Amino acid sequence: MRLAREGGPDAVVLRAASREAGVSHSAAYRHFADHDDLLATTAQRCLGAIGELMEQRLAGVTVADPVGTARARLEAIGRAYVDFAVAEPGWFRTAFTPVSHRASPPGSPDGEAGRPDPYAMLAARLDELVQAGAIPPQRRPAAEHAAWATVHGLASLFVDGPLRLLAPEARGRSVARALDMVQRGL
Amino acid sequence: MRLAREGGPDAVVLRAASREAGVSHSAAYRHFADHDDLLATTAQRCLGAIGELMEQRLAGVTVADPVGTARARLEAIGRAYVDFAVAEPGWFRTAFTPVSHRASPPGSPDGEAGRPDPYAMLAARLDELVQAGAIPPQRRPAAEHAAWATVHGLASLFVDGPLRLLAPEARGRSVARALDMVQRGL
DNA sequence: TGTACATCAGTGAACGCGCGTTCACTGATGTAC
DNA sequence: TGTACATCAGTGAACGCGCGTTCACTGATGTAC
Repeated sequence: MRLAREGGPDAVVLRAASREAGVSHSAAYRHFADHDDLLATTAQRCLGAIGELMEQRLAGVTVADPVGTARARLEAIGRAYVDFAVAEPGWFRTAFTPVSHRASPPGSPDGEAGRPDPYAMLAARLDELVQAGAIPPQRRPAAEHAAWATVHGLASLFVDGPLRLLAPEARGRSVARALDMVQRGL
Repeated sequence: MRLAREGGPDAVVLRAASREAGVSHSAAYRHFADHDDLLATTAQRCLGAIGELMEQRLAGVTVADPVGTARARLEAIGRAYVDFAVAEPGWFRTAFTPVSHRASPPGSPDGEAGRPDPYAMLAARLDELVQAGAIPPQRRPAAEHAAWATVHGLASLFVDGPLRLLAPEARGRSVARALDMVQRGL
């Protein structure tokens, strides 16, 4: 995680991880099947970290009328997603590194269950919006892809893309505008 | 470009490029200051390639009433962007690789001008929508970030992200839905 | 018209780096009888 | 209670790989006088 945080997915390598752990490089093979396994595990964890921030922010939303609450909660997780990417670009980029993940670690029971899944959280928010009457049911399908894309794109452009150098205030305005667009557009 | 196409930004290395050109590896330094320069130049070209597809698609839009035309043109470039990413994931990923690009190549006059800039093209479409009356002027600011983010996010999720395995038809539906959201939301 | 010189793309050997992966081994801890 | 054995994290040397970068050099082409 330390490697991912500072250098992104490319920095997540077995030798450096062993070094970081103060152990010889071959010891790493007691814990990970190979490099791919290490990377996949790290990516999984980074995704979980995004979900955790989203949950935290969700818990901080003050409840009002059903529609207002549902809207505020969608906005909260969307903002959390972007904030996470800006605060931890290395982790964010690692979370979305495509890996094969064929091999599992020697002993581990693949215990990444129970971690919050950002995608599932978004779907739950959209269901809530439908239930509150803010989105007509017939417009629900594929809505998560559209909403997710906006927020993910914003994050990507801030982290890797040409919006990297945007000042924090301008960034905040763009996020607000984009989330407003999503709410209206859905 | 061949390396980027097949292996993304990580595959764009001086030695492989020289090999591909049928030349010794040190010959590369006659054309690029260093590895970073090669990568920056390649990224620039990939971005240009996105712009080119957008221009092609733009030219194919049949003109109707002002609002309908402006809408169709925005949709055309958005779809081009996503289509490009899906068709050429290596190029797409390379286009958005952050590089320092401090050093310029020895001789070249940095002749990447004249290539279509996707961001500028998007801004032009939004201006057109305002002029046609489809978007109120006071909602114009920061609109390109929101629109761009949606399309860029969609592309990223299709290329690198969890939507990688989506079938073409489902992908098409998601694109349509997202572009609809953008049009309504703006 | 001829000659000395400059330019410049490409060569091939070399250096050092960090990586993934394998292998025979050690040493501590737990476990069966 | 004692002993033989299994388990398992960690060790250190080794192999091979591809990379970036430098350096003195070659050989063809153009250019100034």
